[in-house]
Amino acid sequence: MVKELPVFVPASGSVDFSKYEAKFKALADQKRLQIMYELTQRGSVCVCDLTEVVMMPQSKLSYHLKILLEAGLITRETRGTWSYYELNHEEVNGLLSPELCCIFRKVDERPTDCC
Amino acid sequence: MVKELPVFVPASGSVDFSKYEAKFKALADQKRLQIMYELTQRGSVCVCDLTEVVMMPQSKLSYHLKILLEAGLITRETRGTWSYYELNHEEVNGLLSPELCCIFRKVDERPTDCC
DNA sequence: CTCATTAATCAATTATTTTTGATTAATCGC
DNA sequence: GCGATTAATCAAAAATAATTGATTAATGAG
Repeated sequence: MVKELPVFVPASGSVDFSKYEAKFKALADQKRLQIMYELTQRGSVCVCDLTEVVMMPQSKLSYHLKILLEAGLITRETRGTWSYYELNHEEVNGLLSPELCCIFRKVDERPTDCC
Repeated sequence: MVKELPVFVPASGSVDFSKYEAKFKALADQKRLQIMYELTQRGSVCVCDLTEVVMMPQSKLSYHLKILLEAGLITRETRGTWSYYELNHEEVNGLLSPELCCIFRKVDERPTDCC
């Protein structure tokens, strides 16, 4: 068997994948996906309520929220001593397929042909 | 300041995020994103040619190709002693936003309103 | 001011992933 | 068969990421 001619073209290197790496790293964790899901379904949720929902100690939850926040997938609003987090829908929609975005959409607001 | 009423609703737990975790883990690496990009632009490429393109030792490249393959993001076809890899466009399209899929589309085949 | 509550951060440990160089198995031409 | 080539796999080391429990800073109520 003969190998087809190599035709070496150097790597393009034109696209900067580092920003996507950070976003996919943030998505690459079941717990963080669940946090995003719960934020989607509940809207704005504060940390102390979220600990009960996802059953995580506070420091662990804060760690994962920070990763999602720095990736731009969620937003934070501080009210008094509470921090309320929300899903960043624009960012999620710009990253994930419509079918997947559908998971991160309130169950009662999904189109009928969805999921 | 008074906290708004908690309204505890237990976690839904209905969606299985483990399969997405594996796929996002595979995407969560600059080198693997670059490999995917090069496969997109070049079509079917064998490992020995790809080592030159992405400038990686063979065993390292095989490691990353395996992760992408097991996540279903690429496919393999063995011809003789060579392994040829290709992007799995259906899988990528089902996972990523149209804008992002655009990156993983041959430059000369992208729609004009794209990227 | 004092005390309680919230949530971020820190340092140390544990776990997971990646890299490296070597080995192995398979295929092919001679 | 023999030697060369390709690519997968392996085990050890290195690098990253996640978990844990404690501490800190900030807010607000009494």
